[in-house]
Amino acid sequence: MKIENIIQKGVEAALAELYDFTPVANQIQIQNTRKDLDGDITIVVFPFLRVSKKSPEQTGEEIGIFIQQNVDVVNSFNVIKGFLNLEITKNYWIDSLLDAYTNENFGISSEGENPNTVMVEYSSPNTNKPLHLGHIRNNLLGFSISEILKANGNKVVKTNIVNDRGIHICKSMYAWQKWGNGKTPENSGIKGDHLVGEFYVEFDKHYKAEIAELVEKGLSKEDAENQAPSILAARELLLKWEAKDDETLNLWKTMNTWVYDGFEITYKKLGVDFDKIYYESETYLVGKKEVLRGLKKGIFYQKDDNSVWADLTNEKLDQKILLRSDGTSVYMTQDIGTAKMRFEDYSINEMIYVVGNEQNYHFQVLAVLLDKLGYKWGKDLYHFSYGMVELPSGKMKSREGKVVDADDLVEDMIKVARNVANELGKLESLSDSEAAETHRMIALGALKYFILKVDPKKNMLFNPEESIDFNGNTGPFIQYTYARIQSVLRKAAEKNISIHKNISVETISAKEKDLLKRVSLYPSIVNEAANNHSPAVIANYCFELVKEYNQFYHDHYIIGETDEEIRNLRLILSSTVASVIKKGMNLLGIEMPERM
RNA sequence: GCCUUGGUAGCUCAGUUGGAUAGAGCAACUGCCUUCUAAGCAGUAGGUCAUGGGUUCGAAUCCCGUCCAGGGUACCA
Repeated sequence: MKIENIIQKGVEAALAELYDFTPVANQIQIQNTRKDLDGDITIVVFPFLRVSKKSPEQTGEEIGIFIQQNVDVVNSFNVIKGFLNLEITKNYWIDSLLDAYTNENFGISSEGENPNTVMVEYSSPNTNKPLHLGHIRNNLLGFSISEILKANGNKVVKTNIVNDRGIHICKSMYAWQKWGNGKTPENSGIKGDHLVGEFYVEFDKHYKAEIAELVEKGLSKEDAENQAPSILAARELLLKWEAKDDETLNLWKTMNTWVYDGFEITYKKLGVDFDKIYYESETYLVGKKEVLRGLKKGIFYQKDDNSVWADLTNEKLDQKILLRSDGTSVYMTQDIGTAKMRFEDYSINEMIYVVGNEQNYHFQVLAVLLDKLGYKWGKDLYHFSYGMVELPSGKMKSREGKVVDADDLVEDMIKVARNVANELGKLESLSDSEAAETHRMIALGALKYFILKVDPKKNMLFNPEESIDFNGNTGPFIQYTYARIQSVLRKAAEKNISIHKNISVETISAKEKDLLKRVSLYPSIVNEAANNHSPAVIANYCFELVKEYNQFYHDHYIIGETDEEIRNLRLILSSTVASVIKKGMNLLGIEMPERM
């Protein structure tokens, strides 16, 4: 049983016995004792003063005596101000270590008879440009939260909605037709998604110039934006596309294929994957049908220009457009269709959308719309709303080419990792391919950790010049510690030192105990990460664990220890720490090298 | 304007449902490699938790006001 639960029961018994008092939920506050004080577990006694009618010190003393006498695992106690600090027996901690050491699934809840099916949508790229740093955050969060939910016993379906149609791709298509000169990934040597992205930027350049020209001629900005030749041409392409015009469809297919080939490479590099991919081109008609059904039922209304709207003023939201006056569908239309299809395809208990916080409003509206359309799961959808990645110069803008490109970033990171490794003279014993593989792991470890250690809800700053480091609170620091432990375990094996599970030591040192305690926290951390939808919880835990291990490593001999029992304990401890690091970092999608 | 999120060390970030003296990393300075990986360990310095009130045994955390910043706000996604 977890130590918190044991103590909880003990305090309940104490309160009943001493003060004839039954506490309500959360009245018993159990926390870890501050490091600079004696004890392991601390109980806050302030909430009980009302029933004890005594001073904090006296109350703590009374409860402490009771618990010491009645709870086996409590060795001793002390009271400081209003805090009752309990010291837990050495044997309890050793048992908890053995549990972690022997249990391969330590920290993983087994799936129940009927595990919850959670669908996680993430990535969801538009097919008009390559992935950038913002997408990286999305992909890493989506992948990680999926892994975390799995570890908590859920059945997870990772999904991706590829926004492969719409005005954005028409812009790239038009630009390619007009200024492309038959350029292809093959004849230009440019990765497909990057090539299409170039035309998106090209479009915007011309579009902006046209607007400026029209404004010069005296048009209002709004009119100019709507009358520029480029945008008219792109809109015409969209209409042709929806009318299934052959030439348009062919170009669309060709350019999308270029993009998918490019995305696949990037996804692979990032180590993310999907169980089911939906394409907007296959879902938007379902959405359109739903909107028309809603219109018929009188849930939505039509304006004179034929556009279809939802009036959400009763829900304290706005009027929302669902179909444009020319009949084409918008972003919301396809999301309705996609949701419908997903719930038909899978028996989903929980739907999570990993989408940036700039779309908070969109998902509030989507939930209401689905609800209005009669889907009972509509208002239960969960928008995993994460913050933006900002550059020192501000927000990234694809159209202006002001982005940190995902592929470039990964390549740069690998280069830096290689340079650092060479400077330090590491990896010299490895073959070239092994070394390259390790550089890749370290580079991605640095990048992934950097992004995932931040609270997802918050905006974060990425400074290309100085953000990625390999020392301190970083992925490589954690990987380094893992590799270090592996090295120790290898050396132990070389010396034919075997590990046995009968730990018998007189005492354990303070550092050893700190480490043990940290290890035993892991399962509840995995739980917390799922409840808070936060990979950052795992990242921060791993950092704390590793920091403590390095202190332990610095202060204690392991193989060099002459007392065989102590040496055995330290080997078990080291091995367990390594395995917890690996498990935890795996939940973040970060691999651990054996040497570095 | 309205809605919404945030403001913690020079910089990047932690800080559990309100708890003890607010923590890390980077950058700066100082020590520690003839014994298991120095991508490490230890130390120094750095704070009016934006700001003013309130709630209470106790507030970075909860409530109200103000300032500043990000995001959203009806035919972009």
